[in-house]
Amino acid sequence: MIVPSGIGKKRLSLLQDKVVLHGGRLVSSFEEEGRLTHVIVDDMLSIDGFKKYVEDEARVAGVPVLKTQWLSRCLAENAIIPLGEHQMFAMPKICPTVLVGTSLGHPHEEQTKEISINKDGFACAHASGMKTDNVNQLITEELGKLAKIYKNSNDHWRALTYERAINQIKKLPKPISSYEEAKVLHGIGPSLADKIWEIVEQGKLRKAEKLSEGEKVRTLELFTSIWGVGATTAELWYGMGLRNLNDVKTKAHLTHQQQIGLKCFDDLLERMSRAEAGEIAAVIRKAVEELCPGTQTFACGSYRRGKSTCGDVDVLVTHPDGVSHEGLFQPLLKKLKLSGFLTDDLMIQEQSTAQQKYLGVCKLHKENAKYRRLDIIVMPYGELAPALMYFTGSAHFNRSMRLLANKMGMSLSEHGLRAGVVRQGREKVNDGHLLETPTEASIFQHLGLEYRPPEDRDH
DNA sequence: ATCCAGACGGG
DNA sequence: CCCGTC
DNA sequence: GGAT
Ligand SMILES: O=c1ccn([C@H]2C[C@H](O)[C@@H](COP(=O)(O)OP(=O)(O)OP(=O)(O)O)O2)c(=O)[nH]1
Ligand SMILES: [Mg+2]
Repeated sequence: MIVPSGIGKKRLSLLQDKVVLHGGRLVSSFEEEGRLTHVIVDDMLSIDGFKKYVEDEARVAGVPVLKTQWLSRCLAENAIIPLGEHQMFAMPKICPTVLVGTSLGHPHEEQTKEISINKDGFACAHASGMKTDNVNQLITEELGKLAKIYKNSNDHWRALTYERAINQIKKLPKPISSYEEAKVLHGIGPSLADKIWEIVEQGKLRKAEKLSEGEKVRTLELFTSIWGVGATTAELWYGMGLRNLNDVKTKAHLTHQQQIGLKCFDDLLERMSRAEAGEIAAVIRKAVEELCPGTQTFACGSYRRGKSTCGDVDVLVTHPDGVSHEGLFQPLLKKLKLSGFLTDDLMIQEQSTAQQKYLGVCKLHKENAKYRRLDIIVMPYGELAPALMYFTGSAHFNRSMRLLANKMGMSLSEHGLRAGVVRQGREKVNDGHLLETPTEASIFQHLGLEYRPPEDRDH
């Protein structure tokens, strides 16, 4: 008998199917007396909840009550394995107080005053897993498919959950082999554990397979891979009956960005080698140096995190004297365009605003060079550290760190770290005051985190 | 029930 | 303002 | 979807 309380609907039916498949017999009511051999319950089911379900304890007298983990393992090994530690409660006994908990040793160095925030739930508090040893690649790939599908259809919170779960799984040193192992992880609930379980058992996700075949999903995927087209526009176009790039070119109203996106469509789908990213950054550095000696440039993004391929090149420009960065942008862009290096603009700073950002497309002067995305930001020297933090990422690392800052009554952006921020819900009521952040390390310090080099911020 | 990062440019 | 992007 |  499987007690359904706390076991997801889907997981329950999967377990039931499996039991039958393996020659087991499901008992669904207490009427079939004397034929009950094992009772399966969710790990978190309390003794009271259990008693309530069976109504009369005598009905299950002497029958072992086991965690779902026991059933999972029996099914995996195709044998009745020893009950041992899988026993939930031998019927006349009492319920163990806590079965799973976050009782791992907390090497906590919290400030003794104020409410301490447990940073274990924040990705920015942990090194990202090694790029080489993702032992759960199958799981992360399958979940990634669904994450992308949800993102493309504007269900971005669901997509966020999937991405967080994937990052969590990537850090694991050992393969996940059961529902229970997955469910314990922060950010993985019944639904995701369910899916992970299916991947482990079946080697794939039927839901992802089914959805990926659909015309809508495939079309949204195509449209959103155009630079400047997001889920909303893709859905709009799909609703208008557009189905391929030719439809889009001839029937849709295209922004300037989307026109460039289409022009460079194939090239921009690719990532470039780390070496090429270095060459592109060097072109900017040389031009900047010629225009204004002493100006500093940093290649950030995935390049600074040490990745072997880069989706684009992210260059941060600043000047140690604190003022020479002003007015540098226009001449720089002019120079790079004149040389034929910059081929198209995607976004240019409306001058006289704080942020100085350029997004565009460039091409090296080589045979068979491809169009590459290029991002340049010019920042005042006083904002160098927070700007480096921001532009180095990863995006998930930034979001995690900013969330932590938020929870601590602070606010982190590329411009600085502020304390004493007061919020009403999401709305800021008081901006608080700027903290001194001379280095990246100082930002970690303010947030009570151990410093992490760029390579370990790859979440 | 509410939050999930915070900022910028294009249109 | 909404959308898309970093 | 998940955590609080
Ligand atoms: O939503 C985002 C996207 C980016 N960034 C920051 C972190 C990121 O590292 C940097 C550069 O963005 P990019 O999109 O280039 O990411 P990347 O980390 O460089 O990866 P890729 O190799 O795909 O370019 O800007 C954010 O803070 N939030
Ligand atoms: Mg990048």
